[in-house]
Amino acid sequence: MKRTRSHITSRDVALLAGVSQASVSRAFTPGSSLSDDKRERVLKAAQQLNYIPNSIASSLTTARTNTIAVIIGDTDNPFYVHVLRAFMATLQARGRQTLTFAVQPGSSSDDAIQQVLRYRVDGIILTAAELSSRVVTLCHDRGIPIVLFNRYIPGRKVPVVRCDNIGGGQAMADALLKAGARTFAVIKGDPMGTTSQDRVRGFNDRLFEEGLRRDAVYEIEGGSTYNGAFEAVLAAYGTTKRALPDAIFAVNDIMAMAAIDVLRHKRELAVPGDVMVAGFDNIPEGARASYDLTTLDQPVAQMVEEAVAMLEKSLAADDLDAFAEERIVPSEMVWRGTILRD
Amino acid sequence: MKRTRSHITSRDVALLAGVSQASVSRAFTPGSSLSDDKRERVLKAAQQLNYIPNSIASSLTTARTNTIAVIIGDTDNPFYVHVLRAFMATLQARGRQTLTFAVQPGSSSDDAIQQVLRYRVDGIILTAAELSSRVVTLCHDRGIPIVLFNRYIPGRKVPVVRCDNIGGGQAMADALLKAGARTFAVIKGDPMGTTSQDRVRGFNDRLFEEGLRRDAVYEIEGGSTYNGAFEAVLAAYGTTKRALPDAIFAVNDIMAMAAIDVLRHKRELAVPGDVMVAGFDNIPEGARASYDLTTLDQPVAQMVEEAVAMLEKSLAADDLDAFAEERIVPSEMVWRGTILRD
DNA sequence: GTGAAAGCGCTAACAT
DNA sequence: ATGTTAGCGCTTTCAC
Repeated sequence: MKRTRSHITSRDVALLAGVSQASVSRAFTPGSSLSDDKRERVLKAAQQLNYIPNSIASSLTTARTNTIAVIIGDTDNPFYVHVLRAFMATLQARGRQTLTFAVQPGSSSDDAIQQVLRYRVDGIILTAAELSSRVVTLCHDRGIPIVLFNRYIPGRKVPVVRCDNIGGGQAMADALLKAGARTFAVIKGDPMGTTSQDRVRGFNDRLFEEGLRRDAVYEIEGGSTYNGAFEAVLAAYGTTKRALPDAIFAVNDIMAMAAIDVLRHKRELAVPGDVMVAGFDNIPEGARASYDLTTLDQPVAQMVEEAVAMLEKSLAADDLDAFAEERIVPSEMVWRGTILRD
Repeated sequence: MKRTRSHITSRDVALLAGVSQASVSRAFTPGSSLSDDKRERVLKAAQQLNYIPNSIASSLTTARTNTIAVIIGDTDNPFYVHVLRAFMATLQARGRQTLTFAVQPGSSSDDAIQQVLRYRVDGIILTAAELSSRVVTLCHDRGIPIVLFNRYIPGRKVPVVRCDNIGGGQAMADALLKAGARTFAVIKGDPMGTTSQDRVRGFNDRLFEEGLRRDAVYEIEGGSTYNGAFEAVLAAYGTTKRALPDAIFAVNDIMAMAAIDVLRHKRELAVPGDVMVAGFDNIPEGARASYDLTTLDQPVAQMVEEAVAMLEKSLAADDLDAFAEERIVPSEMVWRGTILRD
């Protein structure tokens, strides 16, 4: 079948239905005034011609695309994949399109935003990716609201939904201390990411507050990925050279799972018997029987819901900066089998 | 800062650069004839004004959006999440935008396609979701190429890239037979999906060819998800009521992992000592030490690459049906630790 | 090589 | 309630 270059337009439908082109437009616009009789005739004609409104043309006049860009950095971390899925579902349920951008870890989101701006998306959601303050200004100048998810730009007022990472780190320190641990390893994630930094900070600070010596905590660079953490933990504890800590805290679940795999399968150690392990995020994968990971839950559904609500609010507003609120959601301990409990 | 309703347009740039609006357009169109002198002046003015071309307007005239819709059904299966990631990366690398659609499992993609058509995407990639033949026609009539990934519509000629699922099923039957298994369970996925059907068919047919009795294979509905398979396997083998098979073949890795978890952690059985387990897909999660799953590899990167290439070819062509080719990629055994081997 | 002018398909005043 | 009209910001002839 040859490709038909002439698409059916509202004009064709108008002609067939015997109404003006504007009436066709109205027939497809909920809430516009059009007699039921005419609306029906138009819809019938449209059906007959297989007419589908061209939202590109519509966007040109209305200056709204009904599309939200979701920019995601770390697709190697299942947590952010779950987050992406949640955003897609939530946005779709609200009748919006999702333009997805994956930015390479390490590289900044700035180029992606540039791309996104061409497409005149109505709003931007940014998760797990770097972003310069300059770009936020660029978006704001264009009236495009942007909501950060689990990221923030220190010293700038941008709408943000994030987990209480510092508080979470502290809670985990308390939990591990109570479980009897006195020596620790902490597996860090992206060195530039505020998320990892804050979790480590909360964890360490609480430990030192409780009187632990600085050398009671050994820090490992896990790179936020399973493989990165696996190699790093293997390098640190793959042999008996370095003394094992009582507990390992990984700033995300996927790295905690890597640590467990190294301990159990490379060293034949028992978790939590020989070493306790804890993560952060509460991804479904960590809940499975093979890991049964004790962790801190980030309420993804709620956070995503709030981020979208925040975006919608900005969308409706005239003054973007009025909504530069920061929503910090607490995390909650999920006790499972990788920490001893009496 | 107040939202500026008046965006910078090519007209503004033209004014500042002292050229015609058309020249601004040309300056941003590679390969168009414009003197270097003028192009430079335009670019400088554009920079100065923070001008970003409006691709909505451009799309209206060119009838191309440079956007590809990726429709994904089963986001519960990590395999398809990896596939989605691969598509996003590949498309982005080719300078295209990705409009992502997740359709609820069970519901048809038809509504999603309808949505997508409004946005005048240049092409559609469909993975792991139902699709009616009618809709394919709808797309073709509009000149929008569609490539199916690991799906096909029996009796219709649509461009498709898929794995040799029947052959894979056969190979797995051979492998398990050679490993000494004589009684089996097979965990099936989406009952309506050709992927699951074909894998089961290949597996069973080979078994029966080799003289096994029909009751040597016990079929379990796993619903394609971890949780679905976990519950189903628990129901079937959670107690000692039903005799264990020598081997379990799950039509995808995520269900195989669920089976392993039930066997090891609910029944304290050894895999592969007591029961062998095998999957299909070769997702990274299955390779980890906790599972070390023997499986069949689907070359995702290659398949995605080919699917996009196929789409690009259709995009460039006038006659869509000329490219209704079917690319069937073989899968390959990945021997790991959940099948006995001598 | 470059500008003027005519749309692309729709929405939003503005009339009636 | 409904038709007419004027754009939205670009690309693309068509002259020059």
